[in-house]
Amino acid sequence: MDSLDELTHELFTFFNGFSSWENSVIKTSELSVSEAHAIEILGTHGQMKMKTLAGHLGVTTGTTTVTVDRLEKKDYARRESVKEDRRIHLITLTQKGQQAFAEHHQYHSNLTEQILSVLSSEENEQLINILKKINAEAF
Amino acid sequence: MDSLDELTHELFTFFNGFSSWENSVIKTSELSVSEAHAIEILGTHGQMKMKTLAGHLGVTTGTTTVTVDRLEKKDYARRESVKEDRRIHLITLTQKGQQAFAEHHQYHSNLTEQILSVLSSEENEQLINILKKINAEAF
DNA sequence: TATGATTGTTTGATATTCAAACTAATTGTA
DNA sequence: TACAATTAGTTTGAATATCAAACAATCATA
Repeated sequence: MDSLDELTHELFTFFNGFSSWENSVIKTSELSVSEAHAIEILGTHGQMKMKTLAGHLGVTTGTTTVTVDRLEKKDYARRESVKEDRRIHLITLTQKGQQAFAEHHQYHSNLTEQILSVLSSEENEQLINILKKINAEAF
Repeated sequence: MDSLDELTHELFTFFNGFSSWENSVIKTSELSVSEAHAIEILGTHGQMKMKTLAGHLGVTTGTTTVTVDRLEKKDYARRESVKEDRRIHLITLTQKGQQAFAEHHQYHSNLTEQILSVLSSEENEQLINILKKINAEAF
C-alpha cells in the first residue's frame, strides 16, 4: 500500500500543478475558463452542434447556450444554421477564435517543453509510452 | 516538433481525463468543487489560517471566507481563534471533515489502482520516477 | 396530419469568483 | 506612548457558471 500511496501523491501533485498552470494561463487572456475550454474543443474537433459541444464540455446545453452567447458577442465564434435541419446550429470559430486557439496551443507546447527539459530523452520516451497506455485504457 | 506535439497531446488528454474524473467524483458527494478542494488542502496540510488556505486554493481571501462559511455551516470545518494574534483564525477540519477527506483520499487511491492496472511494474516505477522529477522541478 | 422525439433557448435559483471598501488587530516608529 | 502603516479577515456589489425544468421550433413517423 506504500507504493500506491506514493504514486497517488505524485499523480495528484502533478494534476494540481497542471491545473494551476492552466488557470494562470487563461487569466492572462480576456477569456473566462469556460470560454477557453469551448474554444479549445472547437479548435481541436472543428465545428459542431450545441449538444455535442455541451457533451465535450460536460455541462448542459443551457449552460452552453450562455457560453456560446458570450463567445459570439466577443467575436470568437458564431452560430451557423444548417439547411437540412433547422433545429441545429453549428458552432464555428471565427478568425479571432482560431487565433486564440493557436495561441493557447502554443502555451501548451511551452509547458510541454518545460516538462521535457527536466527529463532525459529516455524518460521522455517512457512518458509518452505510459501516457498513451493510460489514455487509451484507464479512464 | 512532431514528438513535442505528440507529448503535448497525450499530456492534455491525460489532464482532461483526470479532470473530468475528479469532477464526477465530487458530484457524488454533497460538496461543491471549491469545498472539496479546501477539505483536501486542510486534510493534507493540517490546520492553517485563512490567508494560507487562500494561497493554496489560488483564490482571494474574500472567496475563501465564503467557502469556509459554507464548510462551517455544514460542519466540515471550524474557525479557531489564536491567543497570540486575534486577527488570525485557524481553520480546522471537524470529525465530519476528516471523514470526508479520508473518503476522498480513498477515491484517489482507486483511480491510481485503475491506472496501475494498465501498466507493467516496470512502467509503474518509471512513472513514479518521472512524476517526481516533474513535480520537483518543472512547475 | 397528429404524436412523440430532438435541438436549442429561456428562466429562476444557487454557487463561484474578484476587486475594492471596510473592520479589527498588530507592529513599527518617532 | 501615540499615531501611522501593515496585516488578517469580512463584506459588498458585480460578473460569471451552472443546473433543472419549462418552453418553442423543428423533424420523423405512424
